[in-house]
Amino acid sequence: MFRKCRRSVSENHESHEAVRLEKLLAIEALGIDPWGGRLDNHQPVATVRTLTPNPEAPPVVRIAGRIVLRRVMGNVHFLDVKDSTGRIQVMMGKKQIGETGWKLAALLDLGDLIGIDGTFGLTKTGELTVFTQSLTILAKSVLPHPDKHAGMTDIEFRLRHRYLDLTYTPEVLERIEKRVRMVRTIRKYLDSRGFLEVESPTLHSLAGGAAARPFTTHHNALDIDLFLRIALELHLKRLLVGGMERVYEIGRVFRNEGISPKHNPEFTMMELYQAYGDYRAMMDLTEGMVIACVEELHQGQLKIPFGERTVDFTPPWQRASYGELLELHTGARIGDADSIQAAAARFGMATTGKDLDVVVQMLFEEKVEKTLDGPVFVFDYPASLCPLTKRKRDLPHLAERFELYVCGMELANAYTELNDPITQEKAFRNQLAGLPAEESMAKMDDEFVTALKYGMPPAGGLGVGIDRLAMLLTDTQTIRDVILFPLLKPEAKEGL
RNA sequence: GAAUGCGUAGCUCAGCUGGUAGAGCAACGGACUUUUAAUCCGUAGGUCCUGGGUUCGAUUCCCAGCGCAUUCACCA
Repeated sequence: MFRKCRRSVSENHESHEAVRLEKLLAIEALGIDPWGGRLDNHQPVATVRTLTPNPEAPPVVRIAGRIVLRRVMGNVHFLDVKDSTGRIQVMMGKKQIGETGWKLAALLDLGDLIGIDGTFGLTKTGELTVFTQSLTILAKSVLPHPDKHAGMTDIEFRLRHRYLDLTYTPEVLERIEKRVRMVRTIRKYLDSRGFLEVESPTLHSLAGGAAARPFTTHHNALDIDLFLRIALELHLKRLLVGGMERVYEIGRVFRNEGISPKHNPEFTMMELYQAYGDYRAMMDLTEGMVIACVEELHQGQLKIPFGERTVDFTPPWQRASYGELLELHTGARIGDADSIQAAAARFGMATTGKDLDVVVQMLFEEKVEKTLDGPVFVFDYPASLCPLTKRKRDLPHLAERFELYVCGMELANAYTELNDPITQEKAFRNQLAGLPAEESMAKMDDEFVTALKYGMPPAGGLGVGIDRLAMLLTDTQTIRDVILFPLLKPEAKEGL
């Protein structure tokens, strides 16, 4: 019998679900499949809304979408139906949709997907409306949907139910659409300049090309441990050896490190390599490509908002050397041990057991990066930090590398690529003191060195963090909001 | 990894110095043929994140755990 006792959340949840499951059975009892099927020739709601109402000859329309609002008044129902392009009011009158249709209408809930055949016009109060002649149910929603006005505000709930978030928080889809357009713009920009888009392996036997900790996995049949890639670099350069002179890849990389508003364990990287180019060529290309994206997303405007600030992408962008910035903000000079020690001491940084260039990089990250509102190209990095980069011919302690900073974010990273296998092999072996091995870029990759020995053309290389660029161009403060399914810890199981 | 904050109905949120919980929307029953968050009458819905402790009594106080957020640290 019914015991008035403690009831679990899930049981209560089921009571909502149970009501809808009963409606599902009732729909089936009408001889109607509540899960619908193919529906041809329906029009986007946004298109329907542009039609001209004409009471004499009302346009005939067919739409499909989700019920997001429902006003039931006796023998007339008003629904708001939403598809990916917009919302529109739908009127259903008992007389017009037939006996079975009316029974079905009574069994509809917020969240159901329906198709409507009808005519387009205005109600007495002037609202654009589809007047139903025939109702089709396309999918029954058996769980209750979020509040029809308040929507969803709990961030965790939204992330764990991104599919609902997409429907009930309009900015989610807008932002993702902008990201898609941005990536499309990048592809168009590169394709039109003769770059070939390729796909390189995600499973690596050695996780090289960047300074980051990798995820590990295992291949059973071969019984070998593998890493998920942390960068695209080493395979794309092999393609340069193979004669592909302009290549790029837009793909997911994985880094086994912390999660923050700027970091997701998997993120999307664009890397490109251009034979016979160098890092100066990469600056021009970066500037042009990013500007193309800014214009695409901001109707040609180059001054765009980001948080409290306005970022001005009008070219040419500032170009400042690493060494100058470092000296300006810290007094330290690359290669000058005394000045570096003095600066570190002044800022209270421990330097014992650390390579001088590691200290320099600490100083730069701590004291200079924050000041880089940008867009600014910072160029010529200490060579020991860049084992895959060609050194400057006249200043061999510097590497031909730049990073693009905007709003304190590192957006792009580019190099004149090292194509000398002997120097490359040495650089791989040169572990810097003060950096854990797995966080160093210097990891011996014999197969890669072998490839270089067959001859790689001099080249410029560029890496762009797609998620960060999307954040910047959509004025989004957390990376989660430009990624559809950011990583979350699994929810705790109930009843354990 | 650290500090701080949060976790109450399907959703959005109240809940005072401790006395076992409320609203709006959603749901269910009823009225209503042009509503715009429709309205009106009625009903039901809760292991107050989890587990301990203090107490006559804990959603409330204490401890631990889980999840999320913010800031910091590391990384892009």
